[in-house]
Amino acid sequence: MTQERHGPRERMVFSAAQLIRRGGVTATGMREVAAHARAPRGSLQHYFPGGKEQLVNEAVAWAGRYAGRRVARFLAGLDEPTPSGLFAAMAAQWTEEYTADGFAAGCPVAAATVDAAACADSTREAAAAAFATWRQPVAGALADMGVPAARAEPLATLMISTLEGAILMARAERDVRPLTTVVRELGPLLDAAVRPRPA
Amino acid sequence: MTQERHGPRERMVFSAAQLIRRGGVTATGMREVAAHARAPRGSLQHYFPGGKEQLVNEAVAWAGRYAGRRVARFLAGLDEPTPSGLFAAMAAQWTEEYTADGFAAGCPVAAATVDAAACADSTREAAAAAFATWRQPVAGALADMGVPAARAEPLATLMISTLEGAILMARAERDVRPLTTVVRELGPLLDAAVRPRPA
DNA sequence: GCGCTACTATGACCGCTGTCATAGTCGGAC
DNA sequence: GTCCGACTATGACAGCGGTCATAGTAGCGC
Repeated sequence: MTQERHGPRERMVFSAAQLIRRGGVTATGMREVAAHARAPRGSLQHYFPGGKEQLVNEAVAWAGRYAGRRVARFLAGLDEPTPSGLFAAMAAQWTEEYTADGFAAGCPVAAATVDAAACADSTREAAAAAFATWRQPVAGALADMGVPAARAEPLATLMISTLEGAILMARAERDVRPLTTVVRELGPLLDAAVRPRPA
Repeated sequence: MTQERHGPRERMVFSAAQLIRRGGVTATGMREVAAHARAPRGSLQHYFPGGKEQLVNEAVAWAGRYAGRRVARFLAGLDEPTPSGLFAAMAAQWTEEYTADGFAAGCPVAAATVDAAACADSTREAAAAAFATWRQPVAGALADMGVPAARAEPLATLMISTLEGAILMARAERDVRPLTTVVRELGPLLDAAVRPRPA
């Protein structure tokens, strides 16, 4: 996970996202981030003169880009792309992580949003942007699968909302069942939105 | 909201939930809770000898009971109860709060879950219990509406997951659209689960 | 060598946190 | 009155938070 090829700056952003994922924004300290990234503490103020706010915002933005990029990879892994298949793949990433590594971490964007009051407003904007960065490729993929343009965005919102909530419940209950449940229950609705394509 | 009729102990639990809702667990201080509840600081260690952990756990449990109790009230407010109507009512509570008071606060249970690493394991258990306390009446209501028993629980999980995620996105984007969107998109699926009742 | 820039290394500061210890104030019981 | 429990009031403590200031080092052009 921690690719040492990356420079210290990128490692710190990555580590920040990693730690925010676990305990939220307020609970993650700057010194902790530096230690986790095996980066010198002095580099913090050098690379992030904007302080914690800047670091957190970049971590959230990174998470949004990461989630967006994953969508393309999920699509590539599907034999024949369907909305339910995409949703299942998105959820599967979490079930796999949870069964393998435990339920320690959640979505960094969600964590940043929850800590909203404790953060600057710019962090909230970063979270909103991250959600948009994530939703856009999902909506695009749905459209490519034959979902009417008018419903692609709303369904993408539905998918991400449901996934985020299921992640939350799964963490609380230490059980992947919420994730598998929503995949099973929501799948038919998603596939039903596909208009018959020209065979 | 803050009913002065309640004793200082209850007020502190209530205030704790209120503040956790806004900024998360770590960002909420004990002194802050006492001040918000207009309760003497010395009462903290008197009523909550278990410290912050106890206070937070009780706040989370209170939130779970509150959400569960609301379900019955939502049902009472519906002319003819349908799954989509219940879901819409649950979401409406949030859209109303957000349009009236702004997007400052979220779900306290979600906040406690996100801060999991920063909290004791007992808090995670409290969050899991709160979700169960919430889900149970929802599933019961669905069953009463004619949803097959086998699907009542899964659909309740789906409803709560989706709602929690939509709350999250709405806060990040400072827009109730995610909430209205998921209500519109998920409604048909929920109502379709109702088996034809004897007319 | 000098000079410059990029980066690293510490140490100190102040504020806030949760918690503990101690003392004080009620209100009844008797 | 005395005694006692419930509750309140402060003050102090140790720890950690982010941030600033200052000094140091490495590399490179020249």
